[in-house]
Amino acid sequence: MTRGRYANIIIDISHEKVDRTFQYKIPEALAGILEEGMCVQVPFGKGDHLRQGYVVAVTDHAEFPEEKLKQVAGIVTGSLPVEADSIRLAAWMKRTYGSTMIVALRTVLPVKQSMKPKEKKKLTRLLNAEETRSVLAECVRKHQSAKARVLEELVSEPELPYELVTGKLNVSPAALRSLESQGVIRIESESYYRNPVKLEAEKENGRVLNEEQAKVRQKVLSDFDEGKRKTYLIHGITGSGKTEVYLSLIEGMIKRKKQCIVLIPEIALTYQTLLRFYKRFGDRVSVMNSTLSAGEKFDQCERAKKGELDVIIGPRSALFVPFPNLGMIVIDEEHESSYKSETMPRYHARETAEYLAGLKNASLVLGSATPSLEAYYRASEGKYELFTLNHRPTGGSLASVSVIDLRRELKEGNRSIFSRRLQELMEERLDKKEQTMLFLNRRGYAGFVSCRACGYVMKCPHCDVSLSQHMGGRMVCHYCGYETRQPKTCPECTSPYILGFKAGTEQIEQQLRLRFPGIRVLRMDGDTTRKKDSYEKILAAFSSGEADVLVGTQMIVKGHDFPNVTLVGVLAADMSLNDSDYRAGERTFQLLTQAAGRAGRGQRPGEVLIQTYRPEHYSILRSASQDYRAFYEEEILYRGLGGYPPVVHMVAILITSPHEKRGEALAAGIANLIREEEITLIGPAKASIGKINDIYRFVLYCKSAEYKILTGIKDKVEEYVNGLGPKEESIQFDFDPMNSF
DNA sequence: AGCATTATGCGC
DNA sequence: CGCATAATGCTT
Repeated sequence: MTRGRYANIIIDISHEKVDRTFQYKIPEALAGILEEGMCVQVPFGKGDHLRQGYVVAVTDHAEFPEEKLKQVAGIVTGSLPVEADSIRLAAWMKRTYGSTMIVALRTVLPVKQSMKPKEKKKLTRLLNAEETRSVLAECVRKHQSAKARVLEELVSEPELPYELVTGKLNVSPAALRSLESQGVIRIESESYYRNPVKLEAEKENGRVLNEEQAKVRQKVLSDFDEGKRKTYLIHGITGSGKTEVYLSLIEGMIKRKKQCIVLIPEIALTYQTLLRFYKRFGDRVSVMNSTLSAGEKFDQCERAKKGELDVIIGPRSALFVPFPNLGMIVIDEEHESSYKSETMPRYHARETAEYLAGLKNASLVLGSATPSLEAYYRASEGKYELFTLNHRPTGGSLASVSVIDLRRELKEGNRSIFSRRLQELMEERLDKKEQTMLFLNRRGYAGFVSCRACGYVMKCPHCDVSLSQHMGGRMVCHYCGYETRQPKTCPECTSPYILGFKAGTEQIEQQLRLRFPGIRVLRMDGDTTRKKDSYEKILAAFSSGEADVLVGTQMIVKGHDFPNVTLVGVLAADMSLNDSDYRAGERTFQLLTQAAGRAGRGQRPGEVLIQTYRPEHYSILRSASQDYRAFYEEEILYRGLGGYPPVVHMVAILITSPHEKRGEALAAGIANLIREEEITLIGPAKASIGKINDIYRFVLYCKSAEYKILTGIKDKVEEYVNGLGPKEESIQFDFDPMNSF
């Protein structure tokens, strides 16, 4: 067998310039042993210095003049097991989600940026501002100008970086030493890690767990001690204290000298959440966050490797923090779609965590008030162990939910976006000085602009979507950012009746002001939260009672407790049911359940009003009755009948091309190839958004009960496309997609 | 990254 | 013109 005579190797992941593969010959001694993902030593550059690299692929095709190829020097066995695991994980991701090994490695390995363990010298003032000023006066009198310059700065700043003083202020080290011996300043040289969180919180002990909570803790930890590693699903209603359970489990893990990864949806990673972990575990906790710089992220990984951390909290990428002794992974709000990556290895954090837990011999704990169909399905198959938390430890009853039929409302002459009942209830809250949240079930702000005379809709010239109307007569494309002014007349028929069909949060705000003069409204949507921090600012303002009503999209329903909110109105609950993909029902149920969970978190009971055109739909009925189990039974039946995940698996193949015809042709070619297999194929068809940024998009779907068959299809398609040589067309796979193309 | 080759700057 | 350093390029 002469298979695999060459190895494609990536030389470390250090600098972009060498961040590509190089090919080496595999020596006889290593033939058949060398595998993808292995860490090897290779001669590199002039002088053939031995460097470390990772095998990205083993092939039989020389991509370079054979005689110029060097040989692999050897396999690195002594590499840290942490790194070996990361590489194995990358290889698994490549296999299961279809990406290149390089891209997979890059997502898994922490970017090596600024290797230096940041040593920083600084200068601290030991006297107060008054005393400093008097020493300054003395120095001026003695004509000690160098000292005076430093002291002048120190009057306003108690601390100065050393380089600033010696550099910009041009003060000699001798002068500083003199100040130090006078007891005016202290020179500190500390090597420190850039810790992104600066919290000073008093340590707090755990609350006593109720019976339900204690049962979870007891079972997970005793399984662990018996050497059993499983996946647990905690289905707990809002307010049932899931976080408290996580905290006590983490505590148990720390006692066993194990580390934990806690995944949280990015949007829920707030100050409040962090504080809770800090109060419990102090500075052995850290965060991963998309706002951290590459250097900060790297530092977190270094701390983790050295065992300076016990817990890391973060979004899905926190999964890749290299703990040497990982004991448990927690995924909170497990159903959140943000756990599925939207970019190249399109991995799902839940599945990836399952694999990682296997590698590291760790337990996996999932939690949600509205578990994903996938997780609950696996629990009902016995693959996950299910726990149910039905009680609120802090008391407080669930809100009462009622459904309003908007069709009847219209028939009876109410054309407003607020039903009469909702108006009544809001009036009541205004009188009682209680707060209301209005939730518009709609993605973003999508007020399209169209001509009332001929029906022409203003579209983005680069994307296959309509433009959205914004303030000041601007129209914006939400996909590519294209912006233009709204025309005065219709470009098609020159009619002046070209108007915006506003139905977004802005419109609701206007209607509110009209209906309730003097009402204080806060609005939260993609528009108002574009700037960073504004999300938290709006929530804080609402929390401190600066408004009577908070109007918003998806983002307002996630996890925040406002004790003074006693009414939640869902303005058009079925909006998300119209999304023509198989997850629409699930998404609607989750959103409504979460929205309902926002009401009555304080002493007073809450009320929830769901306005809908489809009051008979099971997603709406079941969320109104707050019956997850019933919803699940109905939904899973439908998934089974329709042949959708989690009952079967599915892969979406997206073909993109700057040329419509060529993209179409490639899609057709791939379809023919797939037809050779006995598998359900849907498409090829134009993607639901047929063009983004002048790139055409075509899509194919394959279904199979066996995930393996789908990865087989992926490999076959990849091989076919690679065989066509380099092309402008590109292809992406999305397994069990969360949002359809 | 590390080393080599080439481009650039300003002394005369 | 010559030597200095700076910018750029290549490594399989």
